[in-house]
Amino acid sequence: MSRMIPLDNLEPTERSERKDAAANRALILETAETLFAERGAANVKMADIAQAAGVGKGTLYRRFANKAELALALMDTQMRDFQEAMLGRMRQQSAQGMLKLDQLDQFLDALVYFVDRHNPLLCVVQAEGLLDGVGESDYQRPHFWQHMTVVGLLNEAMAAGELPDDLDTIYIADALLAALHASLFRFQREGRGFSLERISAGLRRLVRGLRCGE
Amino acid sequence: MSRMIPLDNLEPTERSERKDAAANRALILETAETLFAERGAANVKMADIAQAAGVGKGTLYRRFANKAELALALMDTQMRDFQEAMLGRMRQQSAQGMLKLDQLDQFLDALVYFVDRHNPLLCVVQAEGLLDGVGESDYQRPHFWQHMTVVGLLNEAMAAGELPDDLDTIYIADALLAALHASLFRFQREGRGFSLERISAGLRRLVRGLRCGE
DNA sequence: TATTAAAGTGGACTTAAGTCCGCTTGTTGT
DNA sequence: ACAACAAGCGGACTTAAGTCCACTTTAATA
Repeated sequence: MSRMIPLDNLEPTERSERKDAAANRALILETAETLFAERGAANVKMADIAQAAGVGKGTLYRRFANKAELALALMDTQMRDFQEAMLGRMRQQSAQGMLKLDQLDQFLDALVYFVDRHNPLLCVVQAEGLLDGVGESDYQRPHFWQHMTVVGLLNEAMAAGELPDDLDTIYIADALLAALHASLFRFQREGRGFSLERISAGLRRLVRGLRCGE
Repeated sequence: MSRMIPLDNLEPTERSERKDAAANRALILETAETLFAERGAANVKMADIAQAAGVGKGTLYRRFANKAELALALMDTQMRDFQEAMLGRMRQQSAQGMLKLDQLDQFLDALVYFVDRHNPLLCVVQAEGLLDGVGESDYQRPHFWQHMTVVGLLNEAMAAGELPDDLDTIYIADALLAALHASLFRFQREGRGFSLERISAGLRRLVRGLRCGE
């Protein structure tokens, strides 16, 4: 019997990962997680991970093009969880009639705590792609849905009359999220001694300034 | 005759650079500038620079610990010029009684154009120190006087009653400058297609929101 | 089950950053 | 002028990222 190909999808229909490969991926992730936890992500070499996992470097790099991608994969579950939790909460808040700007406040506050908890891995993730071509820099993937979310809330707030209607929401979302980049965040926490509350309040103060009737 | 040592400064009194060393420093800078201009800073290897300058790698690294430091040295003059021009202008504006917030507006606008003009080198400069210890990351040197300036203007605006007196000016300066980091800036320009005017306006809109009587 | 092509694998190899150290040269004090 | 020593120098060496490719394994099909 010939292999089934959906009639409405004659595209490559890429086969899913072979199961030995999937096993190795999982093994690599576990190993990396352990090593990162033991020595700190910055002190772990790709070769260490390969050796500890008992695989060759070729295998490691076939799955993860670099440490940033590996770190991102390690955070994947937690990012999804956070994302889902936020979307769920926002849906509920909207149903209860909470103002969009208040939702944005809470979103940003939650994000501050998220960035704090995952700061070491986020630093690794964001260390990539600062010199390369533009399209694939770190401003694409990890921040993408956050950006979407902030823009969405700002636009809704604008539509609801909570904000003046001439705001450049895309730019503002960029600026707000830039203030939460892992390396700056770390500097603020460790170098400047800022508390999470201070960062959250400072960021939300910027949003508050955008409101109508100022 | 014994070497003069100021009586009020018995510290090491480090000798100034030897003149052959100074000549090499200049040679390296010229060479690097040429190569950067020819191929783009990202495509120039440290070894290339050493070879083109006709010096060993040891010599190169003795002067500049890495490409970021070298790039920073290349920008040094222009940064000083910009800084002096800004300080001069601000002094004049203050003498004329211009509001501090308007001065801040103009400063940020000028900074947008500065970051645009020097974006390639700034990307190299900022590519360093994102994983290392906190104290010496790029949030220290290149941004330091900019941060000082913004904090100063904000504080003066606050003292003059142009801003409410409960603002976290240090945090706000961090956030505003974060929005001008070279890699984000480049993404906004090339990836998002933002104009300089749009970036400047967006940034200044955030400042405007902080004003009194909103 | 046998065939076979694509996917997966390991580790040698390449590239580039950055360090080290024995030799050279400029500077200072006599 | 010259001795002595610190600063400067070059390039071999080390470290780590990332690529390549000949060989092996899986799984779809006949």
